[in-house]
Amino acid sequence: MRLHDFYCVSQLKEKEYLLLFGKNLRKLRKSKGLTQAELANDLGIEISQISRIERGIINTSVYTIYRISRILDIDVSTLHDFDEKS
Amino acid sequence: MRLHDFYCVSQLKEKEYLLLFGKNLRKLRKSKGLTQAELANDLGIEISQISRIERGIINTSVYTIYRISRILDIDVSTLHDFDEKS
DNA sequence: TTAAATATAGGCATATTTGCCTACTTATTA
DNA sequence: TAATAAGTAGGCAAATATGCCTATATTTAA
Repeated sequence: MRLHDFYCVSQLKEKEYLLLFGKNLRKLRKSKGLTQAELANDLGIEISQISRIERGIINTSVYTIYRISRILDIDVSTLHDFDEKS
Repeated sequence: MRLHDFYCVSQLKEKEYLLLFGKNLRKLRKSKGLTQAELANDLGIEISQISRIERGIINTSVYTIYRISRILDIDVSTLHDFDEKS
């Protein structure tokens, strides 16, 4: 816990953000008709990682996000574009 | 080195991508008239991290990217939106 | 309902990021 | 030029992500 943790700079806290991000990824992945295993295989990463990202457990990297967007054939912004209230 | 590293799924390799990403961040940060120290301070992260991100040394996280976009008052997609050829 | 497919949970070792620090280099400007 | 600001470099420890694995739960389809 550091000083910075006591106030909020951005609108969403890390946990909230990751949960929404993961939920959105799941929605997008399914809309493309892919299973976690298929996405993981195409990316060359572990299926357990996809699961963890979708459940908001981990804060994955910008390059992984980029690759996911390529596999799903969507713009990177689409992955970040979710309603912050839902 | 894993099997997957031998072929290319996305158009840009990690190193290339991170270099372009960092370069773009630097351009955007400067266009807002912020120094690395100011951005780091607003984010509550280390200035050395900003330096490493801008130089393409590290592959930072999705939540950090989100927070940066909030501080710079730009859309997350703007951070990812750079010409892949330059 | 049963079987198969899909997703979750978590352990453990390794790799990477991050915080914190000091020193050095490269602009900028007085 | 000299002084100050801005950015780079890297060491070290701690935190976190990832790969790899097995087991369990949940969902889907027969």
